[in-house]
Amino acid sequence: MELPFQPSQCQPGLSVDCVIFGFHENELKVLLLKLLHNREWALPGGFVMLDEDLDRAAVRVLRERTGLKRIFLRQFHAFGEVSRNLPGHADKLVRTQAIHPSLQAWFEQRFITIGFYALVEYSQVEEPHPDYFSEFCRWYSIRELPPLMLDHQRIVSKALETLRLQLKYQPIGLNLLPERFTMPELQALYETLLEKKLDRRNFQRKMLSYDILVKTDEFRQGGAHKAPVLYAFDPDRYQQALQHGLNSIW
Amino acid sequence: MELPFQPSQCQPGLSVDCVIFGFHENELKVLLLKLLHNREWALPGGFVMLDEDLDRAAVRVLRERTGLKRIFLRQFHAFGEVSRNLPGHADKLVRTQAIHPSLQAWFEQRFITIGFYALVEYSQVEEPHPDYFSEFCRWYSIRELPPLMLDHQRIVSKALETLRLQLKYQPIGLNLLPERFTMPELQALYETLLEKKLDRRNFQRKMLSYDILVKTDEFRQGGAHKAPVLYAFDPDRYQQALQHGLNSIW
DNA sequence: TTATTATTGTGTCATATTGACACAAAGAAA
DNA sequence: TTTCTTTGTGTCAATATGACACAATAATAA
Repeated sequence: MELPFQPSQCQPGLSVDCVIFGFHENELKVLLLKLLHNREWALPGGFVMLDEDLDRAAVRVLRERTGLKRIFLRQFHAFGEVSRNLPGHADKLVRTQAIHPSLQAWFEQRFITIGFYALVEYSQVEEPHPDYFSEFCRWYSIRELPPLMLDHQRIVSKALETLRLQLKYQPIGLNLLPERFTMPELQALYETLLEKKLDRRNFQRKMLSYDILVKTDEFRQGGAHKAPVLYAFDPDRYQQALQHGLNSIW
Repeated sequence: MELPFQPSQCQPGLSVDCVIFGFHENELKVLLLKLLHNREWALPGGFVMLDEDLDRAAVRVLRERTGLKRIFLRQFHAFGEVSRNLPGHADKLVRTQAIHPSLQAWFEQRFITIGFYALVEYSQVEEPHPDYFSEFCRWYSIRELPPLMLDHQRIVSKALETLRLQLKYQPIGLNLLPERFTMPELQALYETLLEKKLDRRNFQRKMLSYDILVKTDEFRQGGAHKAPVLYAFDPDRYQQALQHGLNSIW
């Protein structure tokens, strides 16, 4: 198989890893790649070309490894502990034929990785290309992750922590929900992330007061009960709220 | 002069830069280093040893270049645009005798830098050691920065943006104010960071309601008017507030 | 010694926001 | 038509906020 990248053209000792969050059936999910020749899973990640901006590298890597396009990735942390580079890791990759022996030296480097995260609508992920390192992609509930490679578990945890902190003062839901959604659906997203129940009526009042939602004249049909109104985000007001926050101490 | 570092023992293409904020005379200041043989100034920064954790590298670099110890540095962004590495920069460093010619190759690399920031009490900075690259340290008001090296201006801006955003939902002031401080002093810090005036009485009410302050039985003597009470932060409660935020949407 | 002046400590009040809750309307199934 | 469950809307008390007044205090000037 063709080598997936040229070590000589990549920034040494630097990688990017993407934590892609999706929301489905009232559960927060993460997109993972199944490694070849190995029972472990990994975040979609890769390397940075020498002539490539860091943020662009993350976008490219995500596209190459999962098929996801036009995703707004947000940088959240640089992971740089020496201990995250397990001795013997590169050797194991070669022994299990996960990588070509010519890449062993590359993988023996000490790596710093920059974590990015994104929120995407669950259905937006097409059938992903299996690439050089992975068999397939799969969504996993954040509650039941499979064994992850190296410190990827910690990267997911840190991303989730950042997301939850962000939720406290910024709007959320655009990119994570379908274009049109109901108030109960939006509430379910908040309840999942916050891990607590919210009062339906107070939630609606407060959410509407932020003035980032547009009420449509359509309803979600087909449910077993009263058809709820569909809402959409007002993109401009949503962006404004992202900039300035939803509430402020002073 | 002895070489300040061994390129062969450093992580290639990676640096750390520290934005150290101080507060004095109702102004927010940043600690800068005056470069030798160059009219430009720089953030205290440096390189990461191959066997050194990223966060520890930032602490060491800050200590080596400014004498600051026991500073809590917080990572805030990775700067990874290709354009931040100006072509000809390394050459200029050699020509102006800022660095030894043997280091030219090292400085010609494309660098990604990890930005850290800290809030320190102004008086805590001892007379700094002039090191291999710099003549001396100086505090500069955030409003009147001198010409900065490369993209250090942008790094300062991003740090300030992060700090202001943080102010909206987290406590601030520990490490930035003396151990004991008055309510007007704390308010001045907030007013400087927010760039707006606050009502004295409402500020006090709200600040006390967070329950992170301890009122002492001492007063700030020597002022021209009524001696204000000295407060201190309750370290435990302060840390708790950092974890959970001061106010929350839900 | 006393008055002046600027600043600090403490409060009040009207208004806005929040949390807890009730009830009617709508859709599907019995 | 009745029943069940969910959605839409509203009320009300408790709490938080913004705007403001007044007394106490410390240095200085008269």
